[in-house]
Amino acid sequence: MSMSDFQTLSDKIYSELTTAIVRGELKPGEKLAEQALVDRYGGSRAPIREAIQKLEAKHLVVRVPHAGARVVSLSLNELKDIYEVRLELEGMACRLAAQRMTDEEIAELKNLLAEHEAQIAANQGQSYYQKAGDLDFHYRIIQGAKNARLHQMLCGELYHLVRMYRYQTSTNKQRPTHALTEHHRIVEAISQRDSELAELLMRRHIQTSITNLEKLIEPLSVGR
Amino acid sequence: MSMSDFQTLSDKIYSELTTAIVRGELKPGEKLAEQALVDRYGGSRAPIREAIQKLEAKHLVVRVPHAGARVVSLSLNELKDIYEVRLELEGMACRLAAQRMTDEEIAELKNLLAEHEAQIAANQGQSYYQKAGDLDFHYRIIQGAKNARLHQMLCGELYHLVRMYRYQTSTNKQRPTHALTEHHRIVEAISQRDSELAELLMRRHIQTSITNLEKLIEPLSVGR
DNA sequence: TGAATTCGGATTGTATACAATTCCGTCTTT
DNA sequence: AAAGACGGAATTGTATACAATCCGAATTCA
Repeated sequence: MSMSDFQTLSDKIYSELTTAIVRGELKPGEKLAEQALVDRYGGSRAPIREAIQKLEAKHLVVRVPHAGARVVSLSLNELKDIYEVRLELEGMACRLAAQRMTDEEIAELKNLLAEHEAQIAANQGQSYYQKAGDLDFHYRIIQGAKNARLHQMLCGELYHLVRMYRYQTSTNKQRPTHALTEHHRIVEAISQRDSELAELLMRRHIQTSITNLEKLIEPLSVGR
Repeated sequence: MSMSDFQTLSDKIYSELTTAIVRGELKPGEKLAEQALVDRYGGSRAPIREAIQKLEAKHLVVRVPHAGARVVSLSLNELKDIYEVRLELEGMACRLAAQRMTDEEIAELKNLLAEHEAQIAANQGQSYYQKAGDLDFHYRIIQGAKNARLHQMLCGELYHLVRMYRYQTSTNKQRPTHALTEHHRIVEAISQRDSELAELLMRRHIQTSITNLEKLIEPLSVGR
């Protein structure tokens, strides 16, 4: 019995739709017509509707009664709001991680950084792996905070949105190595159990990505 | 045309179920059988299922495939996690509110406090109104932060859970007046645009409610 | 006696059918 | 020609029917 047999059909469709949205195959503002999704993904309208509701719960689509669902389209201000919250929550996560991660977890985190270093040295310029790695890095710190609700909010409610807009804005090429040194400093602070410093460094790290994002997005939304 | 005509049936059922859960008419761990809900609230299973999914999105019920939905039952640790996050986010909200609220909004906030004062003076001991008022106070500050996502997280994801467990743990009688003085100090800091102080006072205020909650809950879960 | 099993009812997941609302093109009117 | 009313097709919301899965009590076997 394969693993996917445990999933229900609506879960599978939800999963497929999620990746489609994050990859930009379904673009922001695009309509999700139920019948069209039935034709594309199979099944009937019932599981499709459930999948759409799950997407709504994750804030990936917006549903309006009798009018249907559309892929969420964030304004610059909404994106700023998200990053403002993320700044606070990931700072908190990093502070807690410095207090609560086990020594083993910290050791694994260091290994992860070493791997990233090797990857960047190998294929410099290829930023995709770094992006995934960056998410992985942040993910582990969030886990290290050992607060289930915090984990859920960051990884469940904000994660996909961040991923979505990251995927579509190509990062510049210097950023990975720069981010890596920031990661190193953060891990060092965690390793020394200096929670205040760890929080401060993480906040700066995210603040940097915010200004980076603004540089990329601002010119795009000039015409509006 | 009345306001409720704009709602869909599943929205109405969702609304009714929400209040039932918050009031404790549906107790933590209790099963939500679809057919039973159809008999009780009318309609058919389709809108009932949608309502249940909305409850799941708000973390008020937990659904497991093929097994059904149950009212969420939080362990002490999970409740601590929630308050830990709430501490951070409401502190943030208060800081931002001190920076972003308009003078009019601050004036209204002061009026609100005056009303609460009058209410407490009138029926001292009646803590219910204070509880509602307390939520109202917090709600306005969250709105004053002018961050839609923050508002959504606090009011959409955590609010109901907090309400639910507040409703069921009867507050002690001194608390309202004590809380009110804390509220006053917070508003004063906001009024002076001292965002750091405002954040600190709000964090203390919530910290107090956490320790209060622990006193009430801890003895209940001794047996486990 | 007790633990595993099996079988039937009950419950959830999915498919289909029907009702209500919206959306869009057309027409009318000024 | 532009703005608004009208009507039908398309889409969503709801109801019902069917399939798959789970739960529990009776049963069997060690």
